[in-house]
Amino acid sequence: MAAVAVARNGFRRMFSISAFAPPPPAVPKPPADPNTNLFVSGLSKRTTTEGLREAFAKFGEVVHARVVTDRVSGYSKGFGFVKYATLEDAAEGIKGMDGKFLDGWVIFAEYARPRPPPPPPQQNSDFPYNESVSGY
DNA sequence: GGTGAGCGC
Repeated sequence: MAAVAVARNGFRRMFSISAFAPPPPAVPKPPADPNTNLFVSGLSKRTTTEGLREAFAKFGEVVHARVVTDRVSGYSKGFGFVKYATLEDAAEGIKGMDGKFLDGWVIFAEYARPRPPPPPPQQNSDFPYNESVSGY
């Protein structure tokens, strides 16, 4: 009885690794999978985080919004992110704001890509002779 | 001073 299953699995393995359908060519910029995070580009340099939230709040519950600005100059980079509470709101936000005008510029709203995890604080306080946190 | 494709701390 078990031999039947083993033989069947072995038979299936010959087809598990398909000779067809090679790995995807890895397109550089495919649209990200639907999520509550939205990537908004084409923003005006004068568009701020508040303006972004106000514009997208009309289509759903915005739980987070940020216009990316240069850390040193503080100037807007012209794109930002809007996070909705639900996927339905995110979809409505895209349909309602993608290709629309905001501060005189046509903006583009799409699903944002998952951001790489933030580096852990990594406080090596378990070592008596810790010079990395001496602040010098 | 502020580019006009992009993915943030």
